[in-house]
Amino acid sequence: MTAASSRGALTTQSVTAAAVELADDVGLEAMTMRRLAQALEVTPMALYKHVDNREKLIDLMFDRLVIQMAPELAEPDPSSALSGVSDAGSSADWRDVLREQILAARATMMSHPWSFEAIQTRTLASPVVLAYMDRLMGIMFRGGLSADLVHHAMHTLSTRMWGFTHDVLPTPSASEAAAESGGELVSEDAALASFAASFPHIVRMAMTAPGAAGQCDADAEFGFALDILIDAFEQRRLSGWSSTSAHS
Amino acid sequence: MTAASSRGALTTQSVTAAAVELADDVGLEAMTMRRLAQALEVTPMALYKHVDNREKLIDLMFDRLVIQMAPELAEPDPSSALSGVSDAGSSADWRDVLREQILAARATMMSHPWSFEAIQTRTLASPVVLAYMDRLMGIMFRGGLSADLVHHAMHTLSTRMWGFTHDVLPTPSASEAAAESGGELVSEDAALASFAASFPHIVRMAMTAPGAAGQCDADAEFGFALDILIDAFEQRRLSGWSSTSAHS
DNA sequence: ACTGTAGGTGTACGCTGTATACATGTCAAG
DNA sequence: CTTGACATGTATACAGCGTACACCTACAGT
Repeated sequence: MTAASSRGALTTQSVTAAAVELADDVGLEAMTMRRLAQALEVTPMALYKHVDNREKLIDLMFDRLVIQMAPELAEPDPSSALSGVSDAGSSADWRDVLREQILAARATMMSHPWSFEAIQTRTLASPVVLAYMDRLMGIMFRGGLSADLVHHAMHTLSTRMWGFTHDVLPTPSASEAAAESGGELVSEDAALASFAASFPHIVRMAMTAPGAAGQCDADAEFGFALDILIDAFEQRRLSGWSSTSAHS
Repeated sequence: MTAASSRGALTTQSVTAAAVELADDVGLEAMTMRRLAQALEVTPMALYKHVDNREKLIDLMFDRLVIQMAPELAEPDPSSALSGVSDAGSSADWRDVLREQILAARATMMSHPWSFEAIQTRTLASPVVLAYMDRLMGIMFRGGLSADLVHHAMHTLSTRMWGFTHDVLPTPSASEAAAESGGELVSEDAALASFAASFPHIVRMAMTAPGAAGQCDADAEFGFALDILIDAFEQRRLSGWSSTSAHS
């Protein structure tokens, strides 16, 4: 009997879970492969049987957080919870749904402080993250926002609220995602179709919003957000706003 | 004649400058002490005569960027450019001044991509960063914003536009700053007074804004920003906004 | 019973930041 | 002019990192 077998078998899931726990305790930088192995009472190299490398592990850790924000994203089959969000009655204002969703995301990230650092260094959006963003866009589309506005809103929210700075649209990872969710070796067309099936709102936005298809103007996006904020400050200045008498 | 002397003497400045250049080329993570030493044609340990350690070097690198955003902050003597910003004629709308300033900051950061990663991992605000923030607050105070609103606005802007998540007010670093700018060993009162002299707007905000003296409610700050954005989206939805016909 | 494979171990390499001890060139005091 | 302190660069070394590679070993399927 090996040390590992006494503690139960390792899986990608269990390794990821242990990594999250360790990072919670000691921070992301101190979450080393060796320390993680030690926590699992296992040799460092054992981890690599379940995880490609440290960077990919951090990807998995973050995915885990995203799933915690929106558990229905765990489904590998996209057809189950098709256009997500327990938005059951359409009675709720889209703004409330969106706010609730983002505050929940924030709460999750706040309880895992390493996630802020992690998000900044991720370069590609994983399928899970794409699904999460698709869900956010779904909320806005159902609220009646144009693709153009959804596009800008996503940039504003993601760059600011999440720290995502990078592109959302079909990346290598997106094709991978499609390939995974689909069958084996599929044609590129089929991969794209699968992508569209999994992330309908992302595709809708990309197809409809001006400039979203090519690469979008990052400076314009930034200015969009900045003007919103500055205008809001001015408006509150004029109306004698005070935090103690905050409205709703 | 050593290899170093052929290339001119090392200084903290020259090391920092070389570090910035190297990070621009290869990224922050790949900017290792050894590579930096090699670029300077010097032994790795030579760097430590001019820089405490790698983390402090990154602090210096970032300070350098901040000074590039606002060159007058380079003055070690705060009395020279007292309440900063070439705001000469008070004719300009504070919003334009602020926007211009932030866009300049962004331009600087965009041309040094490592700065985004760097900013996230900094834990304390350096005197230079404090001075920069003080300047930003000065713009808002002169625009007529209340301390309360300045406080919220700074949180909104700094968390979102910069990524600052941490406290602004008297930190260990602040006391250091005061001690440096002052004389030798001074009393804590004197240090505080020096701080107030160097960063008048920060102190004004801290003394006046409700809750700013203690620790402020991070969740409330976040909600403040979030509501601004969501409300702005709704407003644009209702008015049929489109990015192609952007107003100013 | 045989064998392939999945999942562990052990060892080793190149890299990192940096502590410590040492050399040397410069400049001030005697 | 000598002397010695000091500032600055060097040399060596260590602990820790991610991970490639070779190996073992227990179980699954034929």
